[in-house]
Amino acid sequence: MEKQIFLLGLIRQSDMHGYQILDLINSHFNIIINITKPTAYRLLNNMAEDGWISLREEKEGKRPPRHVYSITPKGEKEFQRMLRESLAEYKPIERPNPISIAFLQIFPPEEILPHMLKRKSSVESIIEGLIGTKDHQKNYQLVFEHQHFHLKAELKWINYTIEKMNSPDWGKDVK
Amino acid sequence: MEKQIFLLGLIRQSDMHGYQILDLINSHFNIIINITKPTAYRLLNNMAEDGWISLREEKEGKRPPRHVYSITPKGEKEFQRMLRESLAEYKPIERPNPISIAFLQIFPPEEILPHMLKRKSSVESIIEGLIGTKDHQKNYQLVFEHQHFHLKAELKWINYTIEKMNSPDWGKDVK
DNA sequence: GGAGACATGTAAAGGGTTACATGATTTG
DNA sequence: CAAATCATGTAACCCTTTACATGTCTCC
Repeated sequence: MEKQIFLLGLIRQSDMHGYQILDLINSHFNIIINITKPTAYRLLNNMAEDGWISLREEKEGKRPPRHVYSITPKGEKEFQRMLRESLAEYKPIERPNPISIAFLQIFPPEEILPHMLKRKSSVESIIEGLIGTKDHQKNYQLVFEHQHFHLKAELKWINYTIEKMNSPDWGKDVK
Repeated sequence: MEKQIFLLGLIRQSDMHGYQILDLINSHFNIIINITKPTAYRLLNNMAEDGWISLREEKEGKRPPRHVYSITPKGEKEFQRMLRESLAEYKPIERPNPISIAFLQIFPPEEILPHMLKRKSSVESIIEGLIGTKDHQKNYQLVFEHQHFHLKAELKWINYTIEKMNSPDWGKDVK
């Protein structure tokens, strides 16, 4: 449902065709959402079939014609319905952690430390990228901010854990 | 892969049968991972077929016999392989946010505020539950801690956003 | 003339969920 | 004796990803 909401949300702001949507998502929104081609095309086709979006073809030369989508009144209604539903769900928070963390302590600290450091710099560079795009995406500022809060928390956790790795208790009681 | 890692990780610590595993996950680990029955049984069967875990039947009365799994040397190897792979991936952080946040501002603050408050108390009660179980799960302390960091970040974000909703800029520039 | 962007898709395979199915045992 | 728990599973359906497929246009 998340993906449908996001696609509708984009189309709703301005008419778009599939390639354009995919391009936009991959270039600007990959930090917050991830949609691959087959999924996008299927969802768009489904929504077009259901009358949530309407489609017009724009031909240029001999290329495959663009399928330009616009949101319909029905689509707008469904968009708001899904949005409300999603807001009302109060989903705890999906695991932001690869579960592998649970078993970190079975490896010796020497092996984990480089991974943690790399993870750290990876998070840092994501944060940098995020700060760069944040201002240009006013409409989406809230999600980027939200992500930013969580990235900062991730950094904090990494630092905290690295420090813990130096304590003598590390790995105790763990098979 | 996450689910396989977690199942193996549990079996690795002590032999278990399917029902027991599902019960354990639903009662103690639902904050950090989510596995349903068909998925668990399928994964267990697959791993048994592949020789990652071995199976012995324990019969008691006329009930369906328990399928008790133990990890095999091969399973241990695969477990460590997957674990290393997962650690090396440096996955950014999966979206911890329902994408609906992106479109929060299309609704008037009066409608959203109650949702945000409910979300807040939901997060708070998850944190409470988490603090309660944390100490008893020494082996899994790291994941719970990780989750805790992110839950605190979520709370911070909620408070920050609620405050922002009162500013005159709220909803500006948003279609 | 070749690389890369433009523009659409599909096929196969795997993962996941919901709901259905079965029956024994324990507990109130 | 009814309800919950123990214990297994399957069927149908949906969603997602990886890889394949096709051809045009633009820019260097």
